[in-house]
Order: sequence, then structure tokens, then C-alpha cells
Amino acid sequence: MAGIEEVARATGVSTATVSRALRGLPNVSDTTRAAVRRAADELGYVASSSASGLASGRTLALGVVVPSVSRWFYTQVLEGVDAELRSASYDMILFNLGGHRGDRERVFHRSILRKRTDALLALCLDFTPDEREQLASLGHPTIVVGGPVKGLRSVGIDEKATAREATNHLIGLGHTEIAHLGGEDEEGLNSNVPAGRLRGFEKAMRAAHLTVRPEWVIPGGFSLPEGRAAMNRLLDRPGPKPTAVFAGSDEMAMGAMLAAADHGLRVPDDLSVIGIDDHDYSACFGLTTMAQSPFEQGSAATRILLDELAGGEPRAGSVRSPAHLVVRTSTAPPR
Amino acid sequence: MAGIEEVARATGVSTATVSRALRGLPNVSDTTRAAVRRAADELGYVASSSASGLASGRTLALGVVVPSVSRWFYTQVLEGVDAELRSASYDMILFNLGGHRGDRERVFHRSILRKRTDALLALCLDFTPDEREQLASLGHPTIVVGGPVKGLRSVGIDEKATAREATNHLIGLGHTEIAHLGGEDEEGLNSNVPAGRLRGFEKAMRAAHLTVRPEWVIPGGFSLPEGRAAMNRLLDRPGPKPTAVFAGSDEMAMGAMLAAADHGLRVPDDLSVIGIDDHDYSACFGLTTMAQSPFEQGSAATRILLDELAGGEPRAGSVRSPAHLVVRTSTAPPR
DNA sequence: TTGAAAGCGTTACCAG
DNA sequence: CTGGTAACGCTTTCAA
Repeated sequence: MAGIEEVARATGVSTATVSRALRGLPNVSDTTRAAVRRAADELGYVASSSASGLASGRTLALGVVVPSVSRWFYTQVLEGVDAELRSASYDMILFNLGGHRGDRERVFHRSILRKRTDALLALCLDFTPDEREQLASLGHPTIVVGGPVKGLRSVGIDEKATAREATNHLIGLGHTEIAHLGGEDEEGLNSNVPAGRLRGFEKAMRAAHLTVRPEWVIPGGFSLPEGRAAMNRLLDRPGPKPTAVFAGSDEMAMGAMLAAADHGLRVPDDLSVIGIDDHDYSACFGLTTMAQSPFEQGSAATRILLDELAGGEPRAGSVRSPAHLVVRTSTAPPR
Repeated sequence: MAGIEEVARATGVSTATVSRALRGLPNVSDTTRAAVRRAADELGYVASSSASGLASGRTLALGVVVPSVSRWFYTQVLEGVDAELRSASYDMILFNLGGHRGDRERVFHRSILRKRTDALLALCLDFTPDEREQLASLGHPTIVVGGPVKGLRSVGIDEKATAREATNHLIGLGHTEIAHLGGEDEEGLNSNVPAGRLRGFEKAMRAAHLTVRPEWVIPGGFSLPEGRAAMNRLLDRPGPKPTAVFAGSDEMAMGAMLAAADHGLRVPDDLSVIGIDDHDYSACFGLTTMAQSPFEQGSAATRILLDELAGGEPRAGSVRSPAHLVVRTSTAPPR
């Protein structure tokens, strides 16, 4: 409640000195600084962010734009971002698009462009040319996590290579009848991610001279329930069945495992399943997967932003995060 | 990039009028308002939140304090909060404690007390007397979601009654050997939640003249992996086994189901399992549960806050959210 | 090392 | 209905 003036009065110095002392700036004598600190504590003084934001031009806040918070990947990135922000004493403004395509413009206008943040981190989002332009005109550091976006640097795995490696794991086990459970293009989400994984799958299949059956490439919505439903539909269909499935995410992969159980199929004997992510639950499911670390991606991206805000040289290039195969019990040679 | 003065100049009116026109305040002629709007659009003018925050005392932002974002319940509440904020054009500042007990004080000081928000919503957190006092002195509307907190109003289910109903479902099926997989007291989390559920369990058992075996009341950390591990430990132990288990959350309940599978037990034939939540995955698992809606709780709490900020009468009482039994295939009479 | 004073970009009050 | 003009509470030169 107390303002800076009261602290100044209590300490017998000017408000300028109080400001400098509290922010740890140089050129303040130790004794003065100590006295100011004490007074501030006693009076419960905390600088108003509006006022300091207005005066200094910095808000000490990072804007994070997410498609939703109900997906494992996003929550992990958020935790990573947050960990980094915490140590830099930055706050996080969360802009959740929540699938509301129509609200995007309002979010952009009302919030992002409102100088409430010093920098922006976007998750798995694609931007319209218009949005990109607005971002650029804002002129503050921007980065994307999870899937490349044209014109913006990003942090993320090599989607295509990762998908290829996953598929090759199945092929290496001797599978030839392989299905792909992919994400569909959700509105506003970065369609490069599911598309890249699909391309990697196709490329691996082609390289092994295997055929990709269109009816075995099915959309699983990136979620467990949708993945299960999609896989169930595939297994319900008469005719030949795949002996293995490469799912574009672990959540869908777990759904596929449940679908296998629904059909009385054993994993991996009757059906091998591999995913991407290494979700918190994957070990429990014995799911073989291409592990990645969204937490690290989030903190790495945040660090880049923070560095720049601290005056560091802006680094233009994108960052490739690692992904690696983790073999568990959901994959085996075909029976 | 343009400031309000440029819009004023372009329109030939004063900055005061621009401000009024853009915010939809009364006492502005339609023609003036239209002209101002057009000019603002053309110039790409958006008010600076720091400046208007400083001048008006309102930030148009809600602070949300969460223990973490990696739990289904929290993400659902966040979505609910966000939906409500969106329609009110409010922004969300996310304060993630992330289990960093030590950072709590910093978060409080640096951010919450920094007048960056107009109101505060806390998730499943317990506050120290000191923290409570700081909150009170801040003087802005506060509410808690998920578990009652002394001295603060809250929105949430009746923990004890819900747990009792869950337990009674098992008892009603004829079970007498019932275990409880509970949450443990995590640092800073609201311990009233797991404690209330445990008490409800005990009460139901006592009412049915059943004995609660201490070694069958085990901590599952509110997560699937920990729930599975805990249940596995219980099942590994020599001696009698429970025929049913009441888990304090669906995530733990699913873990228990996996543990049953690990031990070659069939659900529900060998082991009945019931949880609380109605997690997104629960239907896929056939999990019987006490359904609640954290999304609704989040939006209800936010609405209360927003109402007050809009000048509505502060409502003191807490709000009880509904929970109801959803019977699926994980529970049946003992074999 | 410190202080005085000029902003920062809005909003709100009071006249007109 | 509109304009002038103080705030709002800090930060940041520039002097001392």
C-alpha cells in the first residue's frame, strides 16, 4: 500500500535513491541501500508494475500464447517457461486461444499488442500473415516452441526425422503392415507438426519399399480418447489388419493400446505401438516412444528471449531439440 | 505504436474524448466515436496497459496462483477461468508455484503484491497466516477453487461427502475389504482436500461397521504413476488383499487399474476401483467415478470475482459444486 | 553517491 | 457532448 515517497521520507533520501537502491542499481552506498531496504520491508512497499512499466518501458512480463492448456505437451512447455521466468523474476501472461478461432483477433489486439509484455513465446501456433506483421511491428522479441513457423525462429525437434526414426524402429523389427495414427489439422494449430510426422512416416515406408495404405493413415486428434476411437474404427473394419502402428503422440499411442485391448489384441504380440513424446504415463504403459523434452524446449526458448531482453545479441536461427528412441514393451517383431 | 495524441490529432478531438470513445463510455456522439474508432484502427493504436493501469487503478488482469499446471484438475480449472476472462476481456497472469516452496515468498512479493492484477484466484493452495494477511491488505477480491481455506471463500465440491458416496458405492456392492489410495500432503498444497477425502472414507467405513486397515490407506501422490506404484506395493505385500479400492483421484485410480493388471488381477472381477474427478481418460478406462467439473468451478469463481470488480456486491459465502456418481465397468460386487 | 525535476501515456475531474 | 488539466507512481537524465 505504501508508495515510494513514504519509503523515501522514512529513510530520509529521495525517491530516486529509493528506486535505485531497491532495484540493486550501482552507485548507492551500502548503508543507504540497507536502510532503504529495511524501510521498504517495514512499510510493505512493493513498486507498482504499472508505474514502473510506464516509466521504464519494461513490464518484466512474458506473454505466452497457447492453443490450450489441456495437452501434456503444452503443460510441460509451460512448466519449462515458468521455471526460467521465475529465476529471472519475470511474470507470465497466459494467452489461451482455447480453440476459439474467432477470439484470436481480439486476443491479439486487446492483449498482445497492449504492451503488457516485453516478449512473446508462442506454442505450436501458426500465424496468419496479418498476425505476423502485427507481431513484427510490435518489435519485441518473439519465438515459437513446437513446430517451425515461417518467418519466426523456433525451438523444437526435427518432426520429420523423428517420425522416420520411429517408423524405422517398427520396420527394423520386421513389420511391413504399419498404420499411422496422426494428428489432424486443428484450427490455428501448427499444422506443420502433424504434417511433418506424416511425411517422415511416408518417407521411411517408401525407403523400405513398403506401401502406405491410405485407409491406415487415420486422424487421432492428438488425444487419448480420440486416438482410441480412431484405432477402434480401423480395427473394426473388415479385411487385413496392421501389425504395428506409429502414433504421432504418446497420448494417441496409449489410446491405440486401449483400442487393441478393446479388440482382444495383445500388445506387442498382436500389435506393436510406438509414439512420440515420452509422456508422464508412457513408462506405466510400457510404451515405446521417441522421447523429447518440452520442458527443456520451453526453458531454452525462454532463455533466448530473456537474454535478448537483457541486452544480448539477438540470435536469429532456430534451435533443434533432441529426440531419442526409448524402447519399452509395446513393440516387438510381428508374430 | 501510435499514442493517443496522434489519434486525437488525426480526429481533431482531445485525448480525453479519444479515451472515452474507445472505451465505449457514454457522452460521446456517434459520429465522433466512429471517427475516433476509424483513426485508431488506421493508426494501429492500442492503449498501453501500463499507462491506463496507472491512471485508472485497474489492470484488467486476473492473477491465478496454481501449484503446478501438470495436473488434470488444474488445467481444467484454468480453461474454465480463461473462458470467463476472455468474454470479459481480462488477461490472465499465471503464478505457478511449481512445487518451489522456497519461491513462494518471492512470488507473493514480487508479483502478487505488485498491483499487476485486479483480483486473485488461488488453486488448491493453503496459505500461511502471513500470506493471508498480505492478501487481505492488498484489498482486492480473492477466491479459492478446490478445497476450503480458512478465512477465504471458495468454490469446490464437498470433499467429505463425495468420498463417502464413493465408498458407499463399493460398500453397497458388497465389498468389505476396501483400500484407500489417497493424496499425500504436498508442500503448500491444500491438505484439506486429501484429508477430507480420507475422512469421508473412514466415516463411510465406520458407518458400515467395517474396519479401516491402516496398511491399506496408502499415499498415491495424486498422479497415475505414483498411484500405480503405491498400489503395486500394496499388492506385493503378503497376506490378505482388498477386493476394492477407493482412489482420491481418477489419475490415481487409473494407476491402480494398471497395478491390478501388473498383478494379473482383472478389474472389476478381482478388484473394483472407483475414483473422483471424471478425468478425460476415465471413460476410456471404464472407470467408475464421482464426477466433478473443475472447468465449471473455475468459471464460477471467476464470475464471482468479475462481478465484484464490476461493482457488484461482494458475496461472502463459499460455493458448493456438485459431484455425482458415474458408474462404469470398474466396479462390481466382489467375486 | 545523491537529489531535483521532467517525463512515461492514460484516465478522471471539472468547466464550458 | 467536449476540452483542459491535474493526477497516477515510478524511472531517468542531468546536476550537484
